[in-house]
Amino acid sequence: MLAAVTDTPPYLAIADDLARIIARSRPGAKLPSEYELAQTYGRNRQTARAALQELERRQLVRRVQGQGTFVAKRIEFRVGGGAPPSWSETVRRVGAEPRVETERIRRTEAARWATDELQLEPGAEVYVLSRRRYVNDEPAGWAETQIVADLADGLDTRLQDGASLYRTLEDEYGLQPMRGSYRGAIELAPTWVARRLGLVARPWTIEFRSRADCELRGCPIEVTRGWLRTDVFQLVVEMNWNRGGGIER
Amino acid sequence: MLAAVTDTPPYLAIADDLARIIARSRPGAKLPSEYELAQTYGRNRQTARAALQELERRQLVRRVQGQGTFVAKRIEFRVGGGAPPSWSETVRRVGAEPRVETERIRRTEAARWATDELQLEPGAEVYVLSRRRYVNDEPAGWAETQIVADLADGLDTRLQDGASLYRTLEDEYGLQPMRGSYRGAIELAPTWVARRLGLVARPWTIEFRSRADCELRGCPIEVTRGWLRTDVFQLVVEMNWNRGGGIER
DNA sequence: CAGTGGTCTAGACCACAGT
DNA sequence: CTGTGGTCTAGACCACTGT
Repeated sequence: MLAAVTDTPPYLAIADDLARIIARSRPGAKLPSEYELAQTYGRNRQTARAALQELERRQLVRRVQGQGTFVAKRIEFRVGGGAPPSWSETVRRVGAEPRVETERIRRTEAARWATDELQLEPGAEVYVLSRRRYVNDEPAGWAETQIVADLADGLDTRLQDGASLYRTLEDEYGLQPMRGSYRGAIELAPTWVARRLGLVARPWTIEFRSRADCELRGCPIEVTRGWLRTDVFQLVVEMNWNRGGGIER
Repeated sequence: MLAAVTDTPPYLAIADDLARIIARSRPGAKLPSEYELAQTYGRNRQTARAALQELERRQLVRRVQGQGTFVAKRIEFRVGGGAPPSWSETVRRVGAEPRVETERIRRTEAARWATDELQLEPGAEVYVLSRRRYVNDEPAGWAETQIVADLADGLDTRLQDGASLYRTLEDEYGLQPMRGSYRGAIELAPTWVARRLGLVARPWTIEFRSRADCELRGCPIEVTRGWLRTDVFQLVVEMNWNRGGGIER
């Protein structure tokens, strides 16, 4: 008798089929719906659905209720010996369109962890700036930045919506923030972050915390805590050590 | 009329229930089977199954066909300003038991990419060493190391199974390998790596490539390419920049 | 062998987005 | 309104693991 040519289950066969199609498609392209797939492959809708879910697991597609399934492509987010590149630059480098949207900005007393990180006296004030980040108008991340209020008085009125924070700090306050520290890890986003991104399920994210200091005196300017969706960004870490033991930049 | 107290679907409610139980459990503990869950919650097996799959997606559990569903706990794999710590140390630090198993070792002509990376003449020879890594006897990773043959003549007979490569290089050959470079990214493992790990579905992994050099002269000793399961290890990157622009170690 | 997870079907209802 | 993905049920068979 003839051995089965393939022992891969139907849903995986469909997924692999689609994966080949995706490889030849442009990001954003629409894939057939669950119903269509079920019909063309002569399978139950649940089987077609399993195939699309497998592709979502592989992060080859993003699925949106009421809209459909779309080809996705992750953007490399490099962290290395030098300072991490600006987020906008990272996005633009691959030909996508970054957008930053200010959720709100307010002046308030610094929280405990922020006073430590920013080397402030207890009770000192900060601007708390929360921003959503979009790639091609798709929600891609959320972050909250705390800025030393004394260094940037009136920031809440001077920061234009969508403007670069760093450019504003430089142009309006003469500050030149340089990266002071960075920590990133792959984490499931908290529920409240998922909500802010317009998602129901908690997405996997690059959770990061960074601090920027003055260029010259080295005093802390701001700390940021944020989440970037891992189905939009791929974390890449790269390092080189010199013979002497230092890091090549 | 009464508003629905909860709009979270049953499978998520079950998953969240179990997540709370998991938080109080020890890694390796066995969870109820799909059938049991379906019964205790008065739901269909597929609903119970969806709950367990959600937990698998969150990497709170690992599921093995024919055995059951077990509480998982990821181990932080730190990459930072200093050299990445040894894999075994990383595992032992959290009280788990690391094991390295040599799949095979052979002497052969170096491949093109290896000659570049190791600064060898074309046609020079290397030892190719492939090893499986286990955590508590669970397959957790696979890696292939290419070692300059001239520096470690007879390595294939002198390297004991399960022994530390670095210790052997030091004790038997007087070499003191130091990290030269490291690159890591979150990638879906290739099918053949999945097979070597005894998995059917391609797992998400930390894919890395590293190079180690001599301590003094700085000549390359070995390059390694490997994959570590992200449901076992969590990639964490940490950096600090000094005022002067260097990296704190 | 019994117990476990893996897959499939047929049919149903719901939530959400765009027209 | 239609089309999309999200969820649920009832029932079935298979593949793998350990006893």
